[in-house]
Amino acid sequence: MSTGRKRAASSSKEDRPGIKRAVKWTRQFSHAGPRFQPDYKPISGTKPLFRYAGKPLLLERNTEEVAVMYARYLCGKRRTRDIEKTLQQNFFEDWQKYMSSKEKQQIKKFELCDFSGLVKKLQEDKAKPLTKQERAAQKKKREDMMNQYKTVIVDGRRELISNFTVEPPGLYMGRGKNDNIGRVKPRIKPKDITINCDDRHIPKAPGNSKWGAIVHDKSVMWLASWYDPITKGPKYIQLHPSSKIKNDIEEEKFQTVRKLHRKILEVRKHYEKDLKSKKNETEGEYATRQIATAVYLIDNFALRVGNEKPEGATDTVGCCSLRVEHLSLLASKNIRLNFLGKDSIRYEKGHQVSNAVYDNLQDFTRDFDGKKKTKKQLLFDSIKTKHVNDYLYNLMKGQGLTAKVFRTFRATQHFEEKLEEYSKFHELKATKSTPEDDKMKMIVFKKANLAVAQLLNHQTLSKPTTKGKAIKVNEKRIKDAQYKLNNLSKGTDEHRKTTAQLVVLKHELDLKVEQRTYALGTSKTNYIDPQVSAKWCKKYKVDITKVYSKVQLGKFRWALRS
DNA sequence: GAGAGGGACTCAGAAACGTGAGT
DNA sequence: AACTCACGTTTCTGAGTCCCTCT
Repeated sequence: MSTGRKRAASSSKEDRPGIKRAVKWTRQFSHAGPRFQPDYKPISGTKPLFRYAGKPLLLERNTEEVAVMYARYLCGKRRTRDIEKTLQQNFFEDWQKYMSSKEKQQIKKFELCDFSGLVKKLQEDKAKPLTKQERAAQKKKREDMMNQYKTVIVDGRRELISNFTVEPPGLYMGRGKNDNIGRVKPRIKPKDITINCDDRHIPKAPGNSKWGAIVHDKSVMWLASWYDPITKGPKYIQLHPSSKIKNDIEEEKFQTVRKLHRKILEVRKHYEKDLKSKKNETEGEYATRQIATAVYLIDNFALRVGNEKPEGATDTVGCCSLRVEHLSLLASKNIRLNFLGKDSIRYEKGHQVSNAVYDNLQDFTRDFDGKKKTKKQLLFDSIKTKHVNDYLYNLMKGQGLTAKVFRTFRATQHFEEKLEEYSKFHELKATKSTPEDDKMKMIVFKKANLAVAQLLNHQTLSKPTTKGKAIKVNEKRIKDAQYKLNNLSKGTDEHRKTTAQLVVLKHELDLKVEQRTYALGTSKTNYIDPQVSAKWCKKYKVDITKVYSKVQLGKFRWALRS
């Protein structure tokens, strides 16, 4: 279905410098192509697991495959009832497309379908423990398969691929309240794939199949792509973050941040000037005032720019798509923002703003003609995100300043400040340390990381109960240490050691409690300049491998080679 | 030259996975 | 010594940003 899909011809036009638009590879781009999902293995046998209107019904292979997708959903975490209604409708509509004409005649109503037999079977299979040998064999098979697919040679350099397997068929779930929930994602086959490689190394399609298309596009870094009919967009097989190209781009990202850092006072002076309204303001000047106000919010509160979204998409917003209903104007130049952001994560925070910004926001609850807007109308009704980025482009010509750079800039700056503050507060030693000192250093790093996650509003909605348990364990340890301390005489080494342990335990507990609703990973992987971490690690004699995982070390190779 | 549409990339939380400490 | 369980890491794929082309 994606075969012959229109692709924009690559252009060598380079009016804006940077690696992003440059050629990504020149001579060699050779790889094995994507790995495909194994064929579906029916689970029913001769005895039907599915029932319709109370009667057992043996489903045909394709029909059962899709029924199992729904059964799998039933095995896991369920969505709320209002969303589940859409899920069931979409699923049933798509499921019918997979049924034989006979089945279509028989299975007419979702309400009469009974998936419990399939659910039970799935749960039983999952509970079956594997023997040691079976597990080892499985691992070996997996490793062999990975070795076959996991690398690509880019101009003579062997690089890792991040996702070399096409997505398995299944139900589209999405996040938040979305219209596509429960739709069936089809099985991706070789004929759906566009391969991108050099013209001397074309991977062989599996079996007798043929690729949908083969291109040799040097201006992109994807290895294969296919069309996703649900999101109506392309999906890609991409290079690993540890690859040279991705490393270069990552380095460039933080170079741009540093450029902004050097120019930030100038940039702020510029947009602060544009915040002021003029007498007999023209529509153009009014739009500029909206742009400046949006940039103020992006700079000060690290908001996303908030592009327009297609009709029917999940109702989430960013700065430019804020509506009147998302803003409360409070006393003493305080405002409150309350909206669903990316991934339907709620942003609900109060901020103090400058006089000019407060007045502008108040102004923007009315349109240019002074007519009061409804709750559902856009706050920044005269501008688009493109205008914000054009404005920023002109502030730092040719240096790659866009709205998202502010988020990275603010995150890194916040991290650096908090790291410094906590290091001083906890009197970290730059010398060889005791185990307690080492633990304290990790706490300081994590606390600074947490502060960034809070700034960027990286929340976790799922709070595993285990976290509550861990907190209880920690509390008990504190109690034990306290008890031990009470029975020790002051001035002894043991007393000193236990005191230090107690301090660490208390800080660990604080961190655990605060960390419960925040995910630290995204800010560490995407927003904090690794050079800042590296510098701190060096100063306090902390092994960098203690703060970054293997994948992160690969991604940040550009910053960590000393 | 503006706006629609779409393409390619980064960023996102949840789920799956692997590991290592405690028993 | 084996087992269990909580935790950190990796994988997965959805959801953004921003750019380019076309009209």
